[in-house]
Amino acid sequence: MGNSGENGSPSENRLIADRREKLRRLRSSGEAYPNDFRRDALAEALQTEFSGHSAESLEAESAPVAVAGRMMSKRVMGKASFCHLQDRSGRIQLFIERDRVSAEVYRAFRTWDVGDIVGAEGILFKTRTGELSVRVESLRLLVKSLRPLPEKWRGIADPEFKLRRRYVDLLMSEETRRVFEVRSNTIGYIRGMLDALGFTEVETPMMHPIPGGALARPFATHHNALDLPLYLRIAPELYLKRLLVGGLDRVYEINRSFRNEGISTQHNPEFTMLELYQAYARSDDFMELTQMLVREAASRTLGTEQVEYQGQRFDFGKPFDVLTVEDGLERDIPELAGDLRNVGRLREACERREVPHRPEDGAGKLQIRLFEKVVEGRLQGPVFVTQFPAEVSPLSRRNDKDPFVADRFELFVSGREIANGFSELNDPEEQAERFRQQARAKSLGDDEAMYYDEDYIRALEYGMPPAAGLGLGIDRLIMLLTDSPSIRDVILFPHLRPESK
RNA sequence: GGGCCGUUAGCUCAAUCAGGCAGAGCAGUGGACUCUUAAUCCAUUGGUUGUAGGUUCGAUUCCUACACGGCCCA
Repeated sequence: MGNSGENGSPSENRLIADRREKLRRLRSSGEAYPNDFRRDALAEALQTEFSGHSAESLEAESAPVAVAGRMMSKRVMGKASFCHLQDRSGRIQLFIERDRVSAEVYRAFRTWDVGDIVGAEGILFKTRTGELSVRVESLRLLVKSLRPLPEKWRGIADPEFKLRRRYVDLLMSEETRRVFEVRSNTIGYIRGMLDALGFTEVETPMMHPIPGGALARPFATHHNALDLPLYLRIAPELYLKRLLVGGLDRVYEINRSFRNEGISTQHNPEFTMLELYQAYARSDDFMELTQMLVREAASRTLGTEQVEYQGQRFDFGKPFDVLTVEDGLERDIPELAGDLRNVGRLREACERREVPHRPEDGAGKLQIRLFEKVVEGRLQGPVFVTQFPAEVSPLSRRNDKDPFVADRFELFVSGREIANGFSELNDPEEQAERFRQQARAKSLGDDEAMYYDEDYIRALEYGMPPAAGLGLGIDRLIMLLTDSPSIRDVILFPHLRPESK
């Protein structure tokens, strides 16, 4: 990527230098960055209201408008010119005649560049080709753009450029604007649905003295005045469940969480998740709730329950499939049939498939290692995977009939986990024991294992109502709904390595 | 962490295979043009070929290392 043209340096390229010279002249003749222009119309609203009007009726209406926006094209034809302004809603064409705006203004306009921000007042009319336009009476340069925009026809090809200069990507790419509009709308719909169901939206700490609620490595930070180590949260779960103890028995948080892991098309160090908790609900209630949320998100955002993702079609309208962890393993690793909880046989299966594992791993941990390696990627879905081993579910309630497993599910679509929910473990003594197991695993070198959280145990000791909880990956859901192959495409400013000089 | 691919003008791309004056379109600059829309026409500026080394009479091209990105694998 070109690095010339940094602020005022001698190596600054000529295009920028030319524009900087134009700015210098603007400064010498008055306010270069005025903020007294007021518009009274947006492009899209004008198109909607007036495009249907005939040229004659527009002449008769003689509707005055004030519009402002970034000049995205410019066509000078002697003593008359056209340009398009782009505002947040869309585009509108300006028609500028020298004899109408004055020779002085017209001469100035000819020096303005594509990318400049302009304000115009005039009368709506239709050109001979029938395009709704503004016959400009007065025209002002509001902001001088010093940097040229990318190629107007082919746009930005370099994916790195799009990510590092998202502001340019947004103003150049309708598709990029659409992705983030879908994102915003989807989150809005989810809020609306949960609010309608009586959930309370809350905010819990993002800096945790003890990071918890997930199996992941945290980012560390430090509070100076208190001389206290703090961690960016890996999940809000343990705080939200403290609120269940406090009697807020339907709560959710659309939260940013942080995990100190590698970066990939599926992972950004900070990501957005929905977590919600409901008292007197169980895992199976939450499978239904999850299905409803995902289905409605698709249908309200896209207008259909059929989601097209990377050339494949996913039907969110029909009831989602259900598959237990052990059924999935048995289907894809037939030699394990009948030995699914046999540590020796599971270890052999790991060895054969080069799945890394640790000597202290129990049957449940080994099952999940195999499941992640062999089964997950094949799950087209939407499918709920259920009955996760309790060993890898330290915050989940055990199944009443089969204590080896927890009442827990994950939703998979296109080989990826979208959501994770379970009946909550509210027995303080069992939770304390599970924390002790996690702490042992951590001392044996598992740096994703959980810490023992004494205050959380104390909260449970006051009594947490029986409950179910859900975490839903917002970024991954938006990827599905916008047909985006990378998580970076749905995060405005994804984490990138620092730009090299 | 490993493998493969990419990085050339502000942007989009050629030239690299087989080492020999680094090009085009858009944008810019000057000019013509009062209904264009990728406006058109004439003229024209613009380059530390990602960085640092090496081989060579000569390197965008071949070799090595590094940086950033992409894809695949772990």
